[in-house]
Amino acid sequence: MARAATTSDAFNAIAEPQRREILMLLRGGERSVTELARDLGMSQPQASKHLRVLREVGLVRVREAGKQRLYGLDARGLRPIHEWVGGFERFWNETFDRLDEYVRDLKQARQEEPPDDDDQ
Amino acid sequence: MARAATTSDAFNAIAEPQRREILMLLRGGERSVTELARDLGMSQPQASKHLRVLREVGLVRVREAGKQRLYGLDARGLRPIHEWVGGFERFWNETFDRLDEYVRDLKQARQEEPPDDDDQ
DNA sequence: TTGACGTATTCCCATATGGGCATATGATGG
DNA sequence: CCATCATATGCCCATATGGGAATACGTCAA
Repeated sequence: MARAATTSDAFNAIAEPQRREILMLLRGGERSVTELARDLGMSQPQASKHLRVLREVGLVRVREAGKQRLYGLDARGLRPIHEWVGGFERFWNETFDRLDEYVRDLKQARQEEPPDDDDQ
Repeated sequence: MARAATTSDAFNAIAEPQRREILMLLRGGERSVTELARDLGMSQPQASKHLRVLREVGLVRVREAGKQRLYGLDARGLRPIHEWVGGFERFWNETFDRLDEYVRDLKQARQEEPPDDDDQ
């Protein structure tokens, strides 16, 4: 199997930096495809493709406005991600402690080694 | 260009479900590769490969213990993700309102259409 | 209808994935 | 040194990516 499709879930969809930029931009309100492409410095087809992905995972919503299509943010799909990552909040600090331990162990191990000079 | 490497950042690394499972499991403490593989029902090589990715983005840490290698969580890399996604927190609810508006507009548009029966 | 504008889709390519499998590398105990 | 256990790598494959370019599709105005 290959890597999971970008459209398989929000996790995959937001793994792409440009798509994250799109979402950030859309916090300011709806934008047309051309506006997005221009503001983010990408080609119109690229914008459309990224928007398709975001649409398929439900992170954006389209609204027809004449010949334009206005894309708007639908952030609900980000909530599960926020919660999942939040499940590690307690470990952001604890990890520091463990790292300290780890480093201490390393230093100790070094000291117990013969005073060899092949230090790199 | 192809899709960005899974090792390019934490966003890409955690896009893979199995890697998320590994991280979750590691909240319970350090595990050896074999333990991880067994508990998550994946082959040892697969576990090693996933761990390599997580290691390269700094989400896990290795510690040698005899012939085993104990992998431990280093959740600090998840914090930026939490913050980025958290930047959308306000929109999880607001989006509902906008959706309401949207649906209202749709209904209104329907009513203004001639009573055509090609409903589909 | 035709033309112009705004979007979406298609085709091509280089790249790297995740998975299965075999095997290399590493460390340990006899 | 050798056999064994624990991990990491290498190779093969199918798949789909993101990007560029061209083009199809849709809508509006004249």
